[in-house]
Amino acid sequence: MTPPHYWLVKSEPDVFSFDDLVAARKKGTHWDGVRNYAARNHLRAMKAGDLVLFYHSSVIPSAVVGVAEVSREAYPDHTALDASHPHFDPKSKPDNPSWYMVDLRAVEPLERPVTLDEIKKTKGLEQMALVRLGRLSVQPVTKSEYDIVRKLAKAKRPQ
DNA sequence: GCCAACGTTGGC
DNA sequence: GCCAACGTTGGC
Repeated sequence: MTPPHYWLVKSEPDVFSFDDLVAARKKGTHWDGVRNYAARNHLRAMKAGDLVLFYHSSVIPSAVVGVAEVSREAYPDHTALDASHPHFDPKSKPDNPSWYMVDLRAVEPLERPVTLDEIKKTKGLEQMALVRLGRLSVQPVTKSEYDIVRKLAKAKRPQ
């Protein structure tokens, strides 16, 4: 594996927005609650220092709004082990956890949000998991896709 | 709020 | 191990 790798995570800004991550700047946050195996596998593949596109879902317009970095690599998601927690999963055991989380820290907001609509229309981004596998909440992003999104954010809004 | 896509569960 | 039913995500 040749660092850094690039990723994208989704969050509903009503629940946890990029601004919330910025507000927690020093400390960052536990990216907990992921309960999907494909997403879990991506979490476990993250390395400290990997860059993460932060995407706001379920808002209009949904868009990539910022960049975060992995500040701590995957470790067991304790909310899955806590029976009183809404994310509790009885199948996850302390000695063999099913679910993992990483810590994320804000790096910088994008110059402007890059919307899903724009991503769909941009050459080179057609293969993004965001477009092809709509529901995946943690996804790998290629360097070229990452670079294109950063470039879009620096360019003027289309039309 | 609707509904398509798709992951998960459970009956067989 | 198949597949129908069900639940959830997330765009619109």
